[in-house]
Amino acid sequence: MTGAATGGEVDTALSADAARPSRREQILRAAAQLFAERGSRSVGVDDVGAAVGVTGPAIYRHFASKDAMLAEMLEGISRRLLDGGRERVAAAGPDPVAQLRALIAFQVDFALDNPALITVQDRDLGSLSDDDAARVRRLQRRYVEVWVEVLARLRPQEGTAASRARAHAVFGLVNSTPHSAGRVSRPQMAGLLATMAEAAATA
Amino acid sequence: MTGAATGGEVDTALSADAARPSRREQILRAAAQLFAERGSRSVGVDDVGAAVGVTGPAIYRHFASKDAMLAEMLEGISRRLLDGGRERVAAAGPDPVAQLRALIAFQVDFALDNPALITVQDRDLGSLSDDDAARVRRLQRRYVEVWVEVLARLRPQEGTAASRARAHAVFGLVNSTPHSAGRVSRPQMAGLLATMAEAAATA
DNA sequence: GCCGGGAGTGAACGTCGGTTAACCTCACGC
DNA sequence: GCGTGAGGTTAACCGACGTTCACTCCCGGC
Repeated sequence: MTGAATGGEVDTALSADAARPSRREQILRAAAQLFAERGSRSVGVDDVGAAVGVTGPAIYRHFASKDAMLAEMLEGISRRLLDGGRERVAAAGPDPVAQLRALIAFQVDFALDNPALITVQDRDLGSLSDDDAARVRRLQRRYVEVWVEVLARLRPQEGTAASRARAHAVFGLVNSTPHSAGRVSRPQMAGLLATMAEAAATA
Repeated sequence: MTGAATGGEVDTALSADAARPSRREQILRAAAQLFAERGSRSVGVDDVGAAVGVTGPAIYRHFASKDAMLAEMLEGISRRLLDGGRERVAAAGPDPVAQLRALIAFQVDFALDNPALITVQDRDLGSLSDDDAARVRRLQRRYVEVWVEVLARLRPQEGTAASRARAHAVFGLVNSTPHSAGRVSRPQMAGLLATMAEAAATA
């Protein structure tokens, strides 16, 4: 009983290997969804288990603790952003305008594909242990630096502190997707966000 | 002992009557600060009490419950935004460009003055009871509508759904202040955010 | 000078949730 | 066939935290 075989699937595809996800990945995705909806502190281990069709303690076969689960999730997000950002910049050639457009397109796609991850990313960082949080923040900082370098080359007279603030503002703009969910078609939303982000970044 | 008289004061002035705040207001401000730093679920009643120099249960002389405290905080934020937004639009005259600039200036000031409130506002809404959350969301929606009306008048060919998404994106941009704290002077930050917001809103 | 109530304290209670322990059961490799 | 280990289950433990309670202290009005 408690039909473990036909677990309720999570609708939003998170990212990488979407085919035949391991239990670990199933749990991470379900947890991300729940954490985004209610906050990690308000989601019990039993809730996460139930979302993948097992009981709460079964989680501990796959993760050392609930915090370790959250840590792995946040570190994964940050790493994907950092790697993806670097990759897109490298592929865009030397023109900083092209690089900016590539970064914006990347961030917009990520935000539209993974609203749950976006939400968890900046809401639950504070629930991590000090060194887990430090590790995640280090990755985030490096991703921001990718943006800052491009932005600084685009407006050389502006200080890097201002460029950093500019980068954060663009993130805030693009990452607003969880707040305005649904009402606009995905391609239209992508276009709108990209247009606004580029205007803001170069204003 | 436990010198209750010389309580540690909260540095960030929140808003209204800043002179001789009542215990209630002291508690609300300290709680906002703590909630912003660690999330309302991770902050104990004892923490809030300690921040104003009393023990945990003393809170219940001023609030019915921890949830009631959070509800009053969030409702206050939403109301201040709604009232302030309407006021600024009315004072700006009939020109939609002037109205937009007034709204942006208002939101930028609020965000720079109250980063803690900005953070709590969208992180801890989910911790409210269903009808408290509904009440807050109703106020938020009305504030968004103020923006949507101005934006829609500015770009009549765009649908209201897109204008709503645009408004949320501008909020995200301006409300990024908690993430890029400090490194830039307040006036420079205000100018930067206003410029970016206007560019994004009219792009 | 009393006294009533607002404000605070420390102790106690109950619940909730993360974690652990003990036990079960298949699917295999030998 | 049989041990073994991965992956589950249920029950129990335990600490944290919101809330209540009985009591104290102090201050303003009569």
